[in-house]
Amino acid sequence: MYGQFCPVSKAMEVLDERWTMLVVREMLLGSTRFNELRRGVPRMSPALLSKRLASLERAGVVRREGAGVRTSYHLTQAGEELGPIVDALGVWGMRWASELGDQDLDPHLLFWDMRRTTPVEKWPRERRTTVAFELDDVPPKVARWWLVVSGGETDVCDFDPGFEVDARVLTGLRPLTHVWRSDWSWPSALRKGVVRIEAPTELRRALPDMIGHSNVAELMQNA
Amino acid sequence: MYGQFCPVSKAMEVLDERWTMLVVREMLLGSTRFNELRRGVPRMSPALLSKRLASLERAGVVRREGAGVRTSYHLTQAGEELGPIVDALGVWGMRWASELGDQDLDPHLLFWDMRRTTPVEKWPRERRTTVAFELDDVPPKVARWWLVVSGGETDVCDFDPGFEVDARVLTGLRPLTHVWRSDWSWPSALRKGVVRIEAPTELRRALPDMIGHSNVAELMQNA
DNA sequence: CTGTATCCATGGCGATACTG
DNA sequence: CAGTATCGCCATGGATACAG
Repeated sequence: MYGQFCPVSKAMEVLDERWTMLVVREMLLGSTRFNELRRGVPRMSPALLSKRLASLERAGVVRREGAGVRTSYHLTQAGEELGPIVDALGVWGMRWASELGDQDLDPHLLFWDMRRTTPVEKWPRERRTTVAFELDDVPPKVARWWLVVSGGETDVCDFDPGFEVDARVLTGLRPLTHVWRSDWSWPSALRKGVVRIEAPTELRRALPDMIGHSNVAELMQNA
Repeated sequence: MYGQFCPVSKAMEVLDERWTMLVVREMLLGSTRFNELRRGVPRMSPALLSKRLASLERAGVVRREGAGVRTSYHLTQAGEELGPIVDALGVWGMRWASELGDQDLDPHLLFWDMRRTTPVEKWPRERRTTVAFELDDVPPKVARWWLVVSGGETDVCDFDPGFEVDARVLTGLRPLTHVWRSDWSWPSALRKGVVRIEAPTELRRALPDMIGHSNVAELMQNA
């Protein structure tokens, strides 16, 4: 492909195809099923995802388990060892490619990402807690979201689940994305009013910690 | 491009295009001029290299200096910070993508790589030393190479420079590449006879160290 | 030496629909 | 749920020539 013996080029032959690293990222984050992976790369066509999974399997990065209706995908040792590289790419991206166009904002991805890393141990243990988000800078169809934590499980809905709402977060997709990425801190976002929380005082104060940050934001702090 | 706010995807928007990482690798290794870069990515067309350099400049990874006949390219801070990622990709490639097809072997690249990392301090200081390489598994046109170290400078020729030859290395492109990458150790290669050195005893024993290893091989040892 | 210009073929990939 | 099938465009990028 590149015609070079250099191991960097051999690595990039496997990894530089469009979408490939994002699929690996999804698997590092724990996705194993086809449609689970699709949620992490929604703009990728299923045909292409299938093709990439096959490539990665051939390259020894992914192992396919089961077949037909119960197929799952797992990283091999080679795949797991891409973890530090993906992390480093994330840190580099935060530092040097942090300008987000409107095209980069996607509420489905944002809440899907929030769902999987919600620190449930910071939420009330014994009762269900529902937080409603209202985004003022997107079409009405995708403006309302509900985050429900109950029994140590997190759910996200883009429709009203009908539960009593414990807190409302009034903001926009862009501010919420920046806060989630830790481009903006919660305090400054609240101070500027680009994010507003309506809830009883205690919950209002605790909510930023309960929502947390994207895992790349965590990496930045440790670096 | 990917439509994701995730910094990994933003990073890959800059880095996942074909050849891009190899251009960055060349710059990390010190190349600054257009034709110098070309030697490191000989299968890349000049038009495409030009295009990639422009992209990297737009992305803030590369800074162009001068213009016209004396242009040079330098990594910015963002570019330098790709160093650890490229290193990690190299280590990963050594571990998990080390099978080399015949297409991956290239004597020009091999000797160009050897030239730039030759540990000249291990070579005789006061006199010129010439090592002739003869490869038995490639067309005659690219089978003979000369490595000349003189006055702390290394030169590589694909034609007979006419100097007295101090050592001859008889091998093939594939074995030499594997030894250079440290896939095979010098001692085992010599023992198996896939590499032969003809030289006075002292030089014969010292030559492996004088030639050294690819810089990725060094990284592997430190990991 | 440092690129640009041009051309063309290939196939990557996006979109959509459909199937076991 | 887990993919395949099909289609068609357009952009990528390989090759070559040439220009300042």
